[in-house]
Amino acid sequence: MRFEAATIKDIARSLGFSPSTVSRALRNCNDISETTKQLVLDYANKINYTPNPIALSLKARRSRSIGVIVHEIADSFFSQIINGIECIARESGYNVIVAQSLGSYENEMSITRMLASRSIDGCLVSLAPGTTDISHFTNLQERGLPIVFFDRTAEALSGHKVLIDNKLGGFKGTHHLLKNHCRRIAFIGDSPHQYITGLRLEGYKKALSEHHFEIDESLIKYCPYGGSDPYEVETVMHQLFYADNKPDAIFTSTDKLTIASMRCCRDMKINIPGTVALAGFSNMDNTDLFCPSLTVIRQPAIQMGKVAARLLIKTVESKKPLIEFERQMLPVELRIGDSSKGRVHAITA
Amino acid sequence: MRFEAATIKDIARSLGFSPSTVSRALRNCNDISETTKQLVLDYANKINYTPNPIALSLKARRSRSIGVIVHEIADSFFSQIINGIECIARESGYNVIVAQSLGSYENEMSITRMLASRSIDGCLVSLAPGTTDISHFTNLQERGLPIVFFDRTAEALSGHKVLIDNKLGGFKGTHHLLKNHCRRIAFIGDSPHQYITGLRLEGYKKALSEHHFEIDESLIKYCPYGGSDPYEVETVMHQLFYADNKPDAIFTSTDKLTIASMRCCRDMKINIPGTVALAGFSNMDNTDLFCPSLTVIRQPAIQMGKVAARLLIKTVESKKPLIEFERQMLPVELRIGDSSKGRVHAITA
DNA sequence: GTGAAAGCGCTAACAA
DNA sequence: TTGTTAGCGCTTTCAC
Repeated sequence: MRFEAATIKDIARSLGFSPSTVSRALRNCNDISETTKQLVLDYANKINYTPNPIALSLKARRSRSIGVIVHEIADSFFSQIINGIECIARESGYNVIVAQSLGSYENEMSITRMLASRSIDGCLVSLAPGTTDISHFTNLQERGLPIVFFDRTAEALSGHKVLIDNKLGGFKGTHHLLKNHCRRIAFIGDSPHQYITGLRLEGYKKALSEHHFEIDESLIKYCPYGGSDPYEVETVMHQLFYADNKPDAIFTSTDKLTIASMRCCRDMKINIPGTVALAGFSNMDNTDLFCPSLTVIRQPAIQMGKVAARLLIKTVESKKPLIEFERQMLPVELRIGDSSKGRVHAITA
Repeated sequence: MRFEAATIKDIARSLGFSPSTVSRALRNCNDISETTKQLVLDYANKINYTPNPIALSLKARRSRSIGVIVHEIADSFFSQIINGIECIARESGYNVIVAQSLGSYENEMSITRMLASRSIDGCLVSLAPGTTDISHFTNLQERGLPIVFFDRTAEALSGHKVLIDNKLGGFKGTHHLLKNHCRRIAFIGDSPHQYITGLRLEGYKKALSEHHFEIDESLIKYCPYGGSDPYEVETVMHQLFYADNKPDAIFTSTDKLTIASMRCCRDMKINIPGTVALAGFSNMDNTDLFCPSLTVIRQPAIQMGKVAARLLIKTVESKKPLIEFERQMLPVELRIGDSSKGRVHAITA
């Protein structure tokens, strides 16, 4: 199956002009006679001519497409991000090429190689959970490919970054639970090596300190696979709830963990919020319809995608090489549901 | 910011060969001496040479990328579809360009124009809700672009199609409600012009007939904007529940409508499933955590994406023009939750 | 105002 | 085995 389309040459031949004249007419140069121009335009229109973007790309040395690498496309947060990116990209005449690392560092490497061999003008990246070696990105950056990192970044990475205030997110959630009279709040994070997990934990600790609670390290748990492996959440929950000193609240640092913890509680017949209050990061829609409705820390994902895409396109289109890297910080939102009511009931009862 | 990379010419110059020799060495042709080959490969490796895919595309007249047009990326069903497409595409060495029509026919047109001007080898399409004129697609098909339609197709479209058995989906959901002793089941669909809505409605009617219930047209309602406009669902619900003869169950034909109906019931203080049972199409994850857990008809979205992508790539890579169009039908799944318990309680009580 | 020619990076037919 | 040449579709000097 081949897709043959008319070229400038075809038009030139049919009309008896040279290719360059046709090219000029099509691009509305002013050193061309009105009659020729009209002739060419009419004919081009008639045969439904569209320029070959590949040829344009080869000539212009840019493809007008940008890559997006995320952990998984079918994830509420990432799909919202892609949504935002696509809006801005299309507005600016760029195509968006999506790729998912699906949790594997190897995938991320091969995707990066595939995308970056110059078929994209720039790239938007959220690191795979397991990525610690970032040389495949720094290589590209050294070769001049603009990259904007969002959400899951690493401190060692240089480049534009778009983030929420992760520490504030951890703080807000924990603070909210404390205000609801929770006293033993467990923290469940994904990998302790994740940069943003560390920040969210810092926020958690800050909230505890401000309320003059001591930090109990036995309440801080990690799920290195981020909850993709259901057993790891289960294990953590067992550790927490078959201990002597059980938590009366859980704060989870990612979407997957929030949902998994909720499911675990249901399976273990732990009542939310009666026995344990729950709050955590999540960008799922409709968590207000959950049973109980969830208290979540929500990232402005579509907005993040838009900001990141604008930043990338600005960089791509800028003539001068960039020296300073921007770091955009977006607000986080606390959405209060019933899952975090915690000790309020116990106390008012 | 420009991204300069080494070319075959550069290597040729440095090593004192001709570009064609270098090209041959790099592509491991067998009519080249071992020594030259090694020399070239080593040097290419050293300078981190990667071929320019744009140039390759221009030469090969294909870009190794496929387009995907969906209504909205940040939607559970579509993001799962894209996930599946991406998996297969990457396996086969294709990039995936995503675009969202966001409900507008005009967007769909301009996206189609932008994508299709030969920068993609093929396209996967789910029609925008408002699309009735499909000439922008048939034009492309006539010009030879392979298109595979999935989910929201139109009868008038020719081309490969990947669908679930929509009628069976409508049947299964309705049948399930009937088995749970619901007797007045309302059907809420998106646009009556949508091909798949019609099919789902057929299934609904078939189930009613099989159970010897008459079809009450006053129980069949439509939301032309598919629930994007919250008021239209509200309006429909008011019509249904402020009537003399209220329904005791609702069957909804799309994800958005299912969720919106549930939310409406909550706002109108209509108890699910006590007062009204609810079942409907949805591909949201975690609807088992809803309050009550949802009974849903679920499409194998990731699988659909994979099947559609395989079909498209097969077509793209096939030499002969295609005459017969395949129509792949995938199974639907009924996931039973508490929302559809309906009259069971009333009767056993 | 228009045409000829070169070149973007690569491959392939043909020569040597 | 290697080099020369032409061409994919387009733009852009440089002549005329």
